[in-house]
Amino acid sequence: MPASDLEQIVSLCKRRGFVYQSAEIYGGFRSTYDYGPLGSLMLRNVKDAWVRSMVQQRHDVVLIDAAILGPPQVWEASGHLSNFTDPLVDCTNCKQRFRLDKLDDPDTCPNCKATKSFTEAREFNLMFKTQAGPIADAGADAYLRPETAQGMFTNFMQVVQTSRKKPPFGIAQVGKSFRNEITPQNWIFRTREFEQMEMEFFVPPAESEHWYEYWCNERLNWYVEHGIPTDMLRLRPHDDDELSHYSTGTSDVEFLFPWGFDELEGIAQRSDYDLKQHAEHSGERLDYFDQPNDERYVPYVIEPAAGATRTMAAFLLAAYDEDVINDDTRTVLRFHPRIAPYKVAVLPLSKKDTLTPLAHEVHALLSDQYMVDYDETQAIGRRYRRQDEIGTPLAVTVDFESLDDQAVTVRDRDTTEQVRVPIDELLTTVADRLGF
RNA sequence: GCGGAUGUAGUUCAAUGGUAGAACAUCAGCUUCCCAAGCUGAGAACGCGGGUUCGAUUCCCGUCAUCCGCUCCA
Repeated sequence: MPASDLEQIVSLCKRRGFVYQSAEIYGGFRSTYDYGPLGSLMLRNVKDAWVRSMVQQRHDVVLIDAAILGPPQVWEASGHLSNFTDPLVDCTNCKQRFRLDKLDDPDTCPNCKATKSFTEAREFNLMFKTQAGPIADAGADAYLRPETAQGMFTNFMQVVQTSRKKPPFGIAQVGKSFRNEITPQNWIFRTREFEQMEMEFFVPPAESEHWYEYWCNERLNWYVEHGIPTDMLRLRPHDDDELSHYSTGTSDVEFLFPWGFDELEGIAQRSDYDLKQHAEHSGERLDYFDQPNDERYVPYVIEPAAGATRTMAAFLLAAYDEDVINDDTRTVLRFHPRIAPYKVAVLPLSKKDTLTPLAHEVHALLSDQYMVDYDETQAIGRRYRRQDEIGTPLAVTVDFESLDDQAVTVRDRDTTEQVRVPIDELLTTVADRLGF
């Protein structure tokens, strides 16, 4: 399997309609990307696969969808207004930029050793601030959320009430977050607008360590189950000095990107930090009353927080493969069937009108269950290659014999093998081969 | 934001101070076409703005964007 580099994936994604630079007709807008016909399907599949594992297949996690816009109080309580602000200074001698709070000697440049060469410290807050309503006064300040997690904390009591869940239980959310990154980088890996898949798992404090280990394993396995080779993944515990302000212990699930191992997901121990902060700032009681033990406590939180967009990048990079067949290079995206934008392609052997009605019938049959592509242009071999390149696991070919024997050819992306299947067994065959 | 590099069809590249070629891709047509077949035809580009010049895609400036580093994190 050839190692795919980023440029190959970026151009394939643009060529086939996965990911485009945003506002490209105006020269582009930095750090924003639009997801095209295939990319939007794929991104949705990534998020659906996450919800399926984290919510649907469990009895102890519920899903919410909270507002992106929020008042300053939420972010004062969470610590993001103070902790997401970095004081930055520039050295006027060597032009390097530093975080003032990370310098041992605030008067000496660690790079060129010049003294007193720094500019005044400037505060960079990573949150996007805006105004809600027509009048820009202090009461109208609003922020775009820099993480989805606070929605789970601020809604904690409502969810406990309405879902009747008891710790250990989780609240999950998938949605966009915004951070004014100083340096967005690496295509869709670090962008200012991005999508997260986060889950806050509330547990009795004594069980915190157990659940932390449990979720580290669960989450690492999730990527393996969805087709990422184990040698491209690792779990890396944070050193104490790199922990976020809310965390007492974090491990990252890292993927081997072309530039090295980098984070897909962080599993953080947030302890009772967030609920206590919100209880204090809001004056509301945010705790759990354990009836059998007649005991009131603030749950500890284990948070698996994944990046949906960067996970999509990892799936693309891991799936990329090239085959040589008859001196020709075949580009194949070997996606897990659940992640692939299309599950099946329906390909009439010829564009002749005689095949069209039956091909449409087959398409209708399959598209009731699956996202299906339909392609009748150009030679059949070329169409197989097109489907390989966008990672469609199965192709169904309707030919002239099909009109007589009511059977079609099912062709497999990975092996290129073909089998003849009666149309009335097609749904079963497709389900078997896709594995769901 | 700072330093370095880059910017030509959808993609990957080429050429040129006198307004641009190719390959692949795309579209249409012919071919009962099962692994990028062939033939015919078509559409399609100098990131944007300004300057120098008789003339700029080419030189200069600015800007926007991308990549690498600093930094940051899902």
